[in-house]
Amino acid sequence: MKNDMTIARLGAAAGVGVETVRYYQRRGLLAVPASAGAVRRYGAEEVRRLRFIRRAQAAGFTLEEIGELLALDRTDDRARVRALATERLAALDARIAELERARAALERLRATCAHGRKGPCPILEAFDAA
Amino acid sequence: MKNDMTIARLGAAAGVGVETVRYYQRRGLLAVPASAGAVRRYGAEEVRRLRFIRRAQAAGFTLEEIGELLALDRTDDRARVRALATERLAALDARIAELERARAALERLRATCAHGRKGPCPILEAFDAA
DNA sequence: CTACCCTCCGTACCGTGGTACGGAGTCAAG
DNA sequence: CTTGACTCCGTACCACGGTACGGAGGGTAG
Repeated sequence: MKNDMTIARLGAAAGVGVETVRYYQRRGLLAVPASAGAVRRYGAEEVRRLRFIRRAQAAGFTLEEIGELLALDRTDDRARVRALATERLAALDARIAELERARAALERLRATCAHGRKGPCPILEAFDAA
Repeated sequence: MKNDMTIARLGAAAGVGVETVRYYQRRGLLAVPASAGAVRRYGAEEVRRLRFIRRAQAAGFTLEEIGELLALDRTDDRARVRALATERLAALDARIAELERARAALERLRATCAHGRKGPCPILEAFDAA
């Protein structure tokens, strides 16, 4: 495998900055490769891990949970993986439902304030049923 | 109107603690009523505002944006309200879509790890298409 | 071979949204 | 009229997820 990227290229490949990569290394989410020379080099494996971290974050996992997921990836503990996934699915469903309610409130607000260009529109009321 | 609640009751009515109410007052989101005596009293209007703050937060507005919404509630600037609502709707839709993608990834993960109780299941792969 | 940008590393700081602490004052029940 | 819970207010601190700074050394294009 060709480990040929510098830290800046690694970050760019996953859409994050150098400082963020280093932060993840400090958090133990990303290994710090042995330096061949004084500058460390990274390869495709690190890009995958870094992308995974960002996607898992989007799914609502905290960095600590992501650390656990990355550790589990090398173990046999399927039950634990299922538990984490199930828990996060429930949280995700609750959050999606909440956002849908908020969305409805915003649509109400927009509809109420749609007509004319003058006069107050009841912002607080738009959320009353949320 | 009977302004008869203490700050703790006000908070309880909206599901937040005393310290949070005071924090919102400091941020200018909630007025600090003139004290009749040395203990300030709150009424239904404050409960409405407080509930609104929490719902708007759930919709993804920051406290600063919520401050603006509360200020707009007393003005005629419908265009600004529409702009804020539209912007937030777009952000909300994007976020909901993102959570749906994450949801699919989690379902894949759960399905992949569903069978048996031994052997690693590919956590990183489950998110590859996210 | 010399600019010039990049890396390395530690440490400090940031924004957001709270939460905790502590001492003095207040108020209502018993 | 005391006791115990609650209020007021300032200030300090917290978690989370980064972001910035700065100096010494590395790597590379011209």
